[in-house]
Amino acid sequence: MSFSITDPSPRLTVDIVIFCLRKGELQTLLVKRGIEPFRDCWALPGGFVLYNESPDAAAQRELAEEAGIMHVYLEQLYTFGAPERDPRGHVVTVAYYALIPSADIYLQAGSDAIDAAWHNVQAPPPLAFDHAHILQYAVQRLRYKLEYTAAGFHLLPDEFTLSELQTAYEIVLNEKLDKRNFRRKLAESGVLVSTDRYRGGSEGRPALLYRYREDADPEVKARRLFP
Amino acid sequence: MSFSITDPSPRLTVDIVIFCLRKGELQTLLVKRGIEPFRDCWALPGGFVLYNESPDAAAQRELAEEAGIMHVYLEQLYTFGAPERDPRGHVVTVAYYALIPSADIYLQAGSDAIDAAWHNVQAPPPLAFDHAHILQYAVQRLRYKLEYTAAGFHLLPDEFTLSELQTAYEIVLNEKLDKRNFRRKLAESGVLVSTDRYRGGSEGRPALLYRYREDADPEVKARRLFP
DNA sequence: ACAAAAGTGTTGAGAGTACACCCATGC
DNA sequence: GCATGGGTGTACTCTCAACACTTTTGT
Repeated sequence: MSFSITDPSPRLTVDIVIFCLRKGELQTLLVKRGIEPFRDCWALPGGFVLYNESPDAAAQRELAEEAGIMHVYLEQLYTFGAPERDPRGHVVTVAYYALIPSADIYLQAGSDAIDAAWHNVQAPPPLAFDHAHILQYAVQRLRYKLEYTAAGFHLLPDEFTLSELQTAYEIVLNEKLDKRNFRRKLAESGVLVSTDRYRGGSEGRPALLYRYREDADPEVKARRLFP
Repeated sequence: MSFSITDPSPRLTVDIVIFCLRKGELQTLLVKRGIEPFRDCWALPGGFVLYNESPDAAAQRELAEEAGIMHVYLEQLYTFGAPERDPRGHVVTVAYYALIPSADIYLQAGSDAIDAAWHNVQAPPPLAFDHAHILQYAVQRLRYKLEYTAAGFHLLPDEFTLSELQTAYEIVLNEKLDKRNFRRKLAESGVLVSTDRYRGGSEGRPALLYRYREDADPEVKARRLFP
């Protein structure tokens, strides 16, 4: 898959930073490239945008193809297009980030990836192209997103406890939060609804399970919702 | 300038929402298209991204070519790429917005524009493609930007009075601000520095001129800096 | 002296922050 | 009964928002 240096227009790809909470860390799915350039180097999952396919659709397709992931939170991040970012020629990429609940993980080695694995976003391996920069940018955006809105649910299963949600925020923001203040803010925002079920099984008192209110305003425009 | 429907990859353009304060309104520069489709329809200035040209560079080039504007505040907005947005075929566009001081205006009819004019962003004429949507999105982003950061200077000349700056914010945010609160916030943010010059000429007491501190942190990340 | 715009502090309300104990369950 | 995590309320601080008068200039 190469193309001429005399192409009249840059080619277009999507790259996706897939965030997931695993082992108490914020991790991202990386694929090991099976082709040049950067063979055997880790990279963000992604691929070319097909003709008559929107970048959003391309991102969703790559999510499904490379990781078997469907129906997750997906948001456009930024478009990176420096001519020298791909040694094969000028390739502009629309970067996305996705939030997936810890349960939805099905690793699949796709066509041009020989391996796929989760990596801590704090200490990723060397990455192909400008993907290290994209990853760093995505982490920053995710933090902003959680500071200003109530979108952390998407990193958890449908039903979750408030402690699990708080832990999710603490991992992403990399800072300890106050339990009572966290719960008050959350209650005031009105984006959660409690179920009548409890999570037992572990030690201690069982915790009430909550779920996201589908009819809630997704953009809770409070000032810094969770510091 | 047409291309085959069998092109393997979407084509790439940039479109720019150029904001300027004129006649007490927030206005944007629109060009009247001289070619099909949407001949004689107003559109955002923009054009194709050349091979080995970054979208940022393409946006700067279009700013220079279509409006003679250089060295202004320019920020990427979002990438729009629905296959049906251009009847000629699949064209993905990276949208930008620019803030220009009222002085820097040199209208130039470019190659495929037969006319160019400023229009109030609140009541634009019918626009080609999805440009009405892009414009609306840009206005929203500009408002967020001014609410959370101190970037309103870029709509004013190098030296300006605090009243002029407040008026700029009031026009963009479409809401009246309190003079003392506005000035206090501004002083606390530390992004301005006073000159020793005054603006006289008009009626009333002359106003001290300020300028933007080049060494200031451009992203004043306060909570809602200017409500 | 008066019209017109510039400039300047204080107070009350609300949000943010810090903080400690009782509760329900499993072993 | 004890260890473990779940769940709850209050006091203080600080930021935000509302508000009116004096100053400087031109006519």
